[in-house]
Amino acid sequence: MVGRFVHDKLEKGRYKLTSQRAAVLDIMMDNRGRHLSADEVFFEAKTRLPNIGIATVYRTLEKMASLEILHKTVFDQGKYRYELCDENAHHHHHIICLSCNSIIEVQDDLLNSLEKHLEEQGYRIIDHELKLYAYCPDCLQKRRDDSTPDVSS
Amino acid sequence: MVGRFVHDKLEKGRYKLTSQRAAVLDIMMDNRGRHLSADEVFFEAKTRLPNIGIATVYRTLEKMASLEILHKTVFDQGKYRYELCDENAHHHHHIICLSCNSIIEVQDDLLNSLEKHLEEQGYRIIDHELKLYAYCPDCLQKRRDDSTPDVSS
DNA sequence: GTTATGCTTGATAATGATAATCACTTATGG
DNA sequence: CCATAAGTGATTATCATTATCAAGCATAAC
Repeated sequence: MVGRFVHDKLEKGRYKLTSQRAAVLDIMMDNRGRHLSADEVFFEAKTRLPNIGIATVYRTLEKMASLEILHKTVFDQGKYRYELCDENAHHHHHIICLSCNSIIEVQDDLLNSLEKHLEEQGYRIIDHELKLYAYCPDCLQKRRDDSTPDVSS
Repeated sequence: MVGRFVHDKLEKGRYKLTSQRAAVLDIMMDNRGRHLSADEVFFEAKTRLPNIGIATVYRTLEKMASLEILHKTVFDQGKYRYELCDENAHHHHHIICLSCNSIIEVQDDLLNSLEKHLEEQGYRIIDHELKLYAYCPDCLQKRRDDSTPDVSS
């Protein structure tokens, strides 16, 4: 079910909530917190609306991003990923695990001091995007397990 | 002139410093601090080596990036940009002006506290990339000038 | 109810950046 | 000098995204 705030944003832009757009939005809401690429959305949309076209998915994602319903980012080479905008938590960062490629969100916003510093130098900071490349706890644990001599053999 | 550290890195990888590779490296060094795309490098390289092919430019940039001589990033949609790695200042961030699209480097590394926080949670942070979207002082000044009523008319 | 207007759609072609292929050249080590 | 491998330029292939276009539906006007 598409939320009220999405409805409002669509209406303000005089856009219709068609079944295709609803399907895409449902998919994004069902995958809250994940970062989907256009073809991943398309694949999932096909199971709900078999006749949907890839162009519609691209158009819908683009439109939702311009309405600030979705957030558009690029994590890997030349490929956009979209996630549902979180109404309250504007500024969040991402940890990209170098081993399993999972993307974890960080809610901490510890950049205020840096931004304040730069504002004093004459910049007006509008937004920021921080990507941390790391190994996540799971992968570190797995690596430790692998390197442990196998007792059973 | 290609620096010594580049030479060393190439030799360690058993790679030859051909005239094409030297040209690309010279271009990157002449544009220290700027962020060039493959076609910008290609265009400039053509003026020095008219016969150089675009494929060689791509291959060279890719190779230099894997040797950590160049740093590969994506600022705008689906297009890589390369800059010379600064030997001392590993971690620097970028301010991308939303008005003039200029890219300014920030040397301050105020992310240590955030990283320490995350390390305590079990992550091993390898690298980070911070992009700040802002209006630079120049553009803010220009905007102020524009909005000032024109006295002469 | 019918017609006109315009947004939306699906299929497909076009684009643009990058990667892969291939035949040819050049360097290097025995 | 020859053998092997690395490097090159031209070209093609690939892949994500965008543009085009005819057709499908709404809603508003008549």
